[in-house]
Amino acid sequence: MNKQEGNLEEVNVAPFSYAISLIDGKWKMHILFWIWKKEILRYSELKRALGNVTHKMLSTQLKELEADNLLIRREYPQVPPKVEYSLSPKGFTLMPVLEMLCTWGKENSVDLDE
Amino acid sequence: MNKQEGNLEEVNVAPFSYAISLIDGKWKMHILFWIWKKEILRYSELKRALGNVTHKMLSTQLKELEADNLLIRREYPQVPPKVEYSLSPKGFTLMPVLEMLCTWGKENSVDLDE
DNA sequence: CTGTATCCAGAATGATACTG
DNA sequence: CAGTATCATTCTGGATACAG
Repeated sequence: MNKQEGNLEEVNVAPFSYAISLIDGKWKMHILFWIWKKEILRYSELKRALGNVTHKMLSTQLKELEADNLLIRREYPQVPPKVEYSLSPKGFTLMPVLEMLCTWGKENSVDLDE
Repeated sequence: MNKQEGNLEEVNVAPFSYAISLIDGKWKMHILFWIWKKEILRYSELKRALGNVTHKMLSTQLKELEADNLLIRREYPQVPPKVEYSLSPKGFTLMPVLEMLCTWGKENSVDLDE
């Protein structure tokens, strides 16, 4: 409670930082967005949807999202292989945040110079 | 409406991408978070609050946030200089999203392995 | 105090080839 | 089809010096 704290209550950034750490990869929110919209996407469909993401980046980001339990990866044991990605329950609970961000973007990209 | 679109309606990512582009800097959300919590912060207070951000990074990110009209920079013409940062109206409208993300973080950082 | 400019190390990213 | 590995390149971020 030193001077620099002033009259302000303690601010707990940890949960906020945790949340950010899960989604701040360059493509993570985009990946989540598309899987949310399409429900289930194969690797190649996802790559096409994202457009200019590279093979390596998509693989890396998908692995991290899966490790963070935001995505579910389902692999079909067949040749050629088929892999589908969908939202995990945890990932699903994050979607309202993305939706809100999307709504905010809609409302604020129309009047960019306000 | 070609085959690869399937039965899915068109998805408009532009506003979403716009929103992401404004906040995906490494420190931007943290900066916004602190200014939101403290209402007004001087440069040096912000630097202390963020902890391990470097001088250069903070300057850069602040300039971008100001250019994107999310922050207001108020400079007092005195020596030594004094600069205060606060949320712009536009920045303020983004706070519900940050709050939601923060809430999500709280709920999901307690049961990491669920 | 609040910045900007420069230089540099390390991380992020991309192109490509290879594997199951 | 869905990935992994390797290497080259680009970009981010940090240390430091300097300026108003």
